[in-house]
Amino acid sequence: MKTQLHQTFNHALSALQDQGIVPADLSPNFKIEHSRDKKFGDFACNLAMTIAKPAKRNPRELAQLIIDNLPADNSIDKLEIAGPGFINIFVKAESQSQIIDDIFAKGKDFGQQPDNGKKLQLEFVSANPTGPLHVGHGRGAAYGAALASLLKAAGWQVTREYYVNDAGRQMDILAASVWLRYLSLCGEPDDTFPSNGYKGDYVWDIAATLHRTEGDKYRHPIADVYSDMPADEPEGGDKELHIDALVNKAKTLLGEVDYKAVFDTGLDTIRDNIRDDLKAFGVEFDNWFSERSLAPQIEHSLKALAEGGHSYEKDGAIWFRSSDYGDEKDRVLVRDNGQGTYFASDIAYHHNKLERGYDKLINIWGADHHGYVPRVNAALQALGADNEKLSVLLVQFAILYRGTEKVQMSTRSGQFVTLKELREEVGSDAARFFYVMRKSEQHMDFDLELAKSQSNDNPVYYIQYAHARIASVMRQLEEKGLEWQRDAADLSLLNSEHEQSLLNHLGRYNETIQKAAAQYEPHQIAYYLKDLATGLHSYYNAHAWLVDEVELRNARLSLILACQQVFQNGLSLLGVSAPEKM
RNA sequence: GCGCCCGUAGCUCAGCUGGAUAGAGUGUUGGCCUCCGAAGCCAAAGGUCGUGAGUUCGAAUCUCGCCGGGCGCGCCA
Repeated sequence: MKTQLHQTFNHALSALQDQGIVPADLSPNFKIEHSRDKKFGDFACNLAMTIAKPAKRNPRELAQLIIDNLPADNSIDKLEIAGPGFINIFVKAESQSQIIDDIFAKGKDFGQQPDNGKKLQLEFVSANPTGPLHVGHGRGAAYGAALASLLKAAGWQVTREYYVNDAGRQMDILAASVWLRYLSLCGEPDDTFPSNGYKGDYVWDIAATLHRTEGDKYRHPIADVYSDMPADEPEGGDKELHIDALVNKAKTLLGEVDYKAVFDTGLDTIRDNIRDDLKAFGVEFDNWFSERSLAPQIEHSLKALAEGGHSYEKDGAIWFRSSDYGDEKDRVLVRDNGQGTYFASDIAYHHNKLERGYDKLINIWGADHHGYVPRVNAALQALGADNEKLSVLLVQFAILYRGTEKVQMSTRSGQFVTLKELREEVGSDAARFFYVMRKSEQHMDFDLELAKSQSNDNPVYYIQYAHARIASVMRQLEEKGLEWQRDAADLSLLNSEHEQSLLNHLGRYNETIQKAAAQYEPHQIAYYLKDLATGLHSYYNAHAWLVDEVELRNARLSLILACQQVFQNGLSLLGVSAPEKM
């Protein structure tokens, strides 16, 4: 409808150019917009205002000339000039109601845009497997999953990927933490635990599993573990040195094979837990990519950088010239002790993504990583990608409150609200919707008391209720021994304000998908659905649907069934269910 | 100090590639169930869009300064 009107107005523009009223070389970027208020018609065109200056005429005068030169368009009912020079377009009721059959024809695929032939990879969550997901990860999960669905609907071929940080120091610290708990379960004295170790209960759980299945196989006297150990922080030492020494001691005492067994027990348990947790949250991935599997790729990527002249040696370390590509300074790839940095792994990972042939890469990261974005972009450019290839979308933290009290969160201290807890207390639907209602880069206050105790106030129920209400009316219809027939409907009877406004809203669904996808903003879908629900509820209260007149009843039912389909399609993008009853 | 994000109604937030009288939810106040689900509807009240300049026909929206809040500035991950 919008594009059709745009063409019509373009014709008028060329006519004015032929008459020499408007400069011929002008190609103004004018818009046809949905009017914000019904009294401004269905659409508004700002063409007259955009050409006012080059044509040296006043916009209202030009608007009249445009209208005079508009070719016949039988979907247009009436045109008005308003305000500074808007042309308000009133569309005929019949052409508005076409959308209903459009929705019926496409069903679940209504809203699906044509395949754009491009492959996109979306990496999100990617939390370290050192503990269960907490509510902070939930936002990235909900946002990422919704964005993936949205981009798919916009015509992309989407791959969802989770990058598993299963290498590196934090994992070693987890392994050491598990082992120490395990030693306690074996009966070793446990009056001490490293201040920088992982203290959550889940570590005990993993240790218990290990002890149950393997008995005392990995037991060593605790005195041996703590001999020759640099002091921990509470004793006036350095907690980092202390924990690293403990990790090394674990490796020495256990030996390579046993250490790996303990390590893998921790990793596998937590990774599986994360996967199940996300699945229960309605978030699934196409690919789980292991950092450890990157080893050969790292060499390959470092070589590629070296051959391109993008790295150099200094102070015994190997550096990447990220400053050539807009980063503040160069970054270390390989430490003077010969170990690669996390950054080197990340370069290899992104290099690997490039080599997999995606047209577009999107990463969703916590906002605390924003300082890291320039160097990753620099690496991709050094490896030959253009700087539009990767978009890093930053998700701000949800600041947790219990009432007015801020909740401090730390994985290591084990003090956090898990995603699982949230899911079980407020429900997946409410949690998914709550997260995705906010723009991702907006700081968000997440009051647990509110989310838990007043979950009925969550707008998700408002939308679900609209959907269920339609289902309920259809049940009523059946109980009356009647059935809905599209052929018996006279859609031209849908001429009340409520009906016109609903039809108009349905007509915006496709462009809402396109706009939300282009801006990576699934919250636009949430707002769209909320508005549609408002329209539906108002309509319900203003008009009875199950009326006696056959043509009118079937027309109204056609309209609400079309709405129901859009509720289903939209909610499914957000990962929220559309219940028949509540 | 430098960089990024944010500041809109009592509270939580939309609106931001410039457009008409700045919106919603919640909270407050008052109405609506002999009628398809009241988890709903209708109405009222509530705003110097942090602040000061600039750009122009027009600024919540763009530019700069300032104020306030969050985050980041490692051979950590």
